[in-house]
Order: sequence, then structure tokens, then C-alpha cells
Amino acid sequence: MAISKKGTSIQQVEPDEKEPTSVAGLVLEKRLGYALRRAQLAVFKHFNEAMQEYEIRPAQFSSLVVIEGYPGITQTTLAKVLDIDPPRIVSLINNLEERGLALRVRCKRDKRSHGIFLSKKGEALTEQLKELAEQSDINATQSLSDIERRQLLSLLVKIYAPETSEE
Amino acid sequence: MAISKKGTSIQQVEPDEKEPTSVAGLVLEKRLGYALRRAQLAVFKHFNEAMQEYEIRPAQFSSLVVIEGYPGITQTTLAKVLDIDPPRIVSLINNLEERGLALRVRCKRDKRSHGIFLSKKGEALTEQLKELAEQSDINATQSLSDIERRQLLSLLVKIYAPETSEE
DNA sequence: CGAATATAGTTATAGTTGTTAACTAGATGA
DNA sequence: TCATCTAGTTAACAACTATAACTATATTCG
Repeated sequence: MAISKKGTSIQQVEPDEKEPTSVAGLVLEKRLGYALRRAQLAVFKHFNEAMQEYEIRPAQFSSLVVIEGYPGITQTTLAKVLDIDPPRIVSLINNLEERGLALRVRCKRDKRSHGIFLSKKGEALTEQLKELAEQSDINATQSLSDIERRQLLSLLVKIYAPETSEE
Repeated sequence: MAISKKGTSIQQVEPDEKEPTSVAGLVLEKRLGYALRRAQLAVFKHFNEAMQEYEIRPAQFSSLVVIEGYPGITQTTLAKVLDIDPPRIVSLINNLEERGLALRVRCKRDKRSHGIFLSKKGEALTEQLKELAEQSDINATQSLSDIERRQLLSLLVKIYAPETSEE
């Protein structure tokens, strides 16, 4: 608009006088996708800081929690539950296994598949991490009340898993 | 738990009888970070499908909208507003410029910086994309009412930009 | 039975993205 | 005028994601 109006080619202009510092007022502030992305990044930043000393990444944490809840779960099922591709599971479990947090046990019935279990160490760590994660969530959302936090959670679940969110 | 209990080494076990298909019931379902990530991926999937024929990626869309709102914005300011690193802006704007959607204009006052503007074509496209993006948001959140959608948006803004969300 | 098909896990590969360091040109200030 | 700072850029690299293809087992069915 500002430029394309003039027919002659312009080489130089004045810079914008007002310096925006946020997307406030733009359509962008009304876009759910954008807001979700920004909020997710903000919350993950806290999470990663909290987990740094344990060298646990988000996907590893999720895996630990799911394995804890379903001991003996197969890699394929874990991939489905977390909605990630099977090849990613391999290095993920490799890493947990190398660190002595989880172990693969070949399945008697179907020798192609492995059940995944937590070691004692893995269980203990998972308990600790769950506490940390909860605290990190709260830290990352200081501007929200408890009620708002619960509201938010329930709205998000409705989006990513609409079938399970009837209460 | 299941495995580490026995002292002798176990080679093979039965697989888990119950096949979980979601994180319902696990602590994971209570984690904001996890819910945000899953919801964001779901919404972005819709967005990317909608934008596919225009070959516009999320960051490009955001840039177009911000440039439209602040014609002549510098790359540094754009980086700040979108909270992305300056190097990323370079290829982003290069791409928009190559496609004739935006243009860099060297700034008279400070010859180091460039003002970025949309071309007529860029403006027209941005208008179209904004409609598409709004529709895509709604499609991605069919399970939410209009009120819930607005609630969600306002909660998310409180997280990623707490200072701007007082109304 | 045994050939065709399917599945669990894996490996390899490559595309895409985000991060960091360092460089150039121009601006600023003592 | 020299040192310092900043905008934009380039290059190198680490991380993540997606795809294809391979292996070993399992299953199905003529």
C-alpha cells in the first residue's frame, strides 16, 4: 500500500515511526493457531528449564508417564498413544534404556514385539519428574488462576481428543 | 515395577492385555504443556492443509499479517514482534520477495535497515489468507462453541503476552 | 503344508527447522 | 578518528520429522 501506490520506483524510505513490540491489535492476535503456538513455546521453555538437570526432553517425559501407566506397552502402541511415528520411538527408548530408566522385554507370544517397562530407577525418576512438570506448568502460567488453568486444559483436550473429553 | 520385582533375569513376557489408544486417565492428560502441544499440532494440521495450495507456511502467514499491519516495519522489529531469531527472517522475507509478495526498501535515515512492505499482490493474497485462516481455526475446533473458542483465545494470550491482555 | 501378505521394530536418509557464531556495512559517540 | 554498537546477512550445525525400505516374525488361505 504505502509503496506500491507510487508509480516511480522508490529506493529509500523513512522507517516506520511507531515501533510495535507485540501482535496486539493485529488479526494475528485473533488466530487460535498462532496463540496456541506462542503459548506452547512459552510453556515448553519453562518445562525444558525445569528438566534440564535431568536431561529429559518433552517426548521422553511423555513416554515415561505412559510406560508407567501401561507397563509392558509395545512400541507400536506407545507410538499410537503419543501420536508420533514409530521410528522416533526407537531412539527414544534406546536412550531411556541406555540410561537404565526403561527396558525392552521380548514378548513370548509375538517375538516381533517388545514390552517396555520402567526400571526401579525409571519409576523413581518418573515420580520426581511428574512433580516437577506440575510445578513448571504453574510457573509458566502465573497469569492464570487455578480455575482458568483447569478451563484451559479442558478446552485443549476437547481439541486434540474430542471423543475422550465427555465428563 | 512389573519386571524389576523378580531377582532373576527375565527374557520374555506376555504383552500388555489392555491396549490403550489415548492418554486418557494418565497424568499426561493433566499436563498443560502436553495438551498445548497436541492441540497446536492439530490446529496447525488444518492450517497447513488450507494453505497448501498457496504454499504459505505458518511463519510466512504471520509475517504477512504483521507487515500488513505495520507497513515499513524493519526486519529486526518483525523478529521481535514474532519472537523469532533475526536469521530466520532473512530467508522468510527472501522467499516473500522472490514471489513478489513483499519488498525490502532501504531506509534513507539508517542505511543499514530495510523497511518491508507488501506488494499489491501481497496485500490481496493476505486478505484472502486471513479469511482462510479464520475458517481453518473454526474447522480445527469443531468441538468448541464460539464462546469456548473466544475463552480459549483469551487464556492463551494471557500466557504468551500477559501484559497486553488486560481489557 | 507353503506362498502371499501383514506387522513390529529397525535403519537409513533426507527435508525442514531452529540455533549459534561470525562477518559486513553503516551508525554512534567519546 | 577510533572504538563500539547495530541491522542484516551468511554459514555451520544441531534437532526434529517424515519417508522408504529392510529383517524377522506372524498370519492367512489356497
